[in-house]
Amino acid sequence: MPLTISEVAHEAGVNPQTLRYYERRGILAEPARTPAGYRQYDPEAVTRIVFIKRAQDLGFTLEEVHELLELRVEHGAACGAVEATAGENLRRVDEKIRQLTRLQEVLTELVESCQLRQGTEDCPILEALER
Amino acid sequence: MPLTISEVAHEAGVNPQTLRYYERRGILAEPARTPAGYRQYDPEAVTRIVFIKRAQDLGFTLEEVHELLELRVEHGAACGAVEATAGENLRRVDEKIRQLTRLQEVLTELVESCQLRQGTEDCPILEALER
DNA sequence: TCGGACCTTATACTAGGGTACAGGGTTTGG
DNA sequence: CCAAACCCTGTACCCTAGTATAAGGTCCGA
Repeated sequence: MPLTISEVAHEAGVNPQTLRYYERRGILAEPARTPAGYRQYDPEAVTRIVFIKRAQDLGFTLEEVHELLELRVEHGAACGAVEATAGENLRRVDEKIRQLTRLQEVLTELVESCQLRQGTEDCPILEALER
Repeated sequence: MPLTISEVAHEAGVNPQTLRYYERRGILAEPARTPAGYRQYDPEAVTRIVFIKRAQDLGFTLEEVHELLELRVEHGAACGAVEATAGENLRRVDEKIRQLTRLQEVLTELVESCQLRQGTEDCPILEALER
């Protein structure tokens, strides 16, 4: 059962204009159309858009999201390029996880200090992302 | 040994105009000045700016970064608010880590598929951030 | 049948986050 | 002493990522 642009936008929690914008950017494929020209989306479009928004929330640009969504292996011959891109993105994700884990530790300590009513340093968070 | 705006910018890898912008935004405190009005930064400013940039790379806005940098306990009386804010940010960090871990798993599988020269689904990454 | 709500595209505008420029003062090394 | 490089503030501009608006067509329920 195809969805209208408003239905997809509503389910994904974005503005319909945003979907047209993603289409112009090439991040969303052009969907099928009714004879009147209305877009008809697969429900998978919602999943795609949720992915886009969550990846942005994790610090990826639309360009980077586009690159991630294009990752696939169609046949063995193309593996080198896909492996390189996936590996590079894997390293970035690893690094983000490492840094967020540091921040998580410092925030956990801060919450504990609060619970024990203990003062903290002037800016306990500052060095969390230093390395 | 205080640093000039160019020295701090260079060490932190940003543009000097960015530092003035952060000062206008209140994210960086106003530094000491020479009699001629030149800014003189503590070396700690570099740490602060590195924190800002890395937090942005992790998906935090400048507003959120500002909030994080303001987290501290000065005396027991203020603990409630600090604990609430730190707790809220801790939850967001937890969620980011969870989602990035999912993405990490999918990217790892993708790299392994490449190494085994196996085809993948049309868009193996898509569901990585679905929940 | 009709009106309100939806859709279309093209264009203009907004918000967040910078970054460049103008005009003029200061510093520093040759 | 002087030129180049630095600094200052205020203002303007740029980029990314949306989002609104205009003008007009389509759909659907009353």
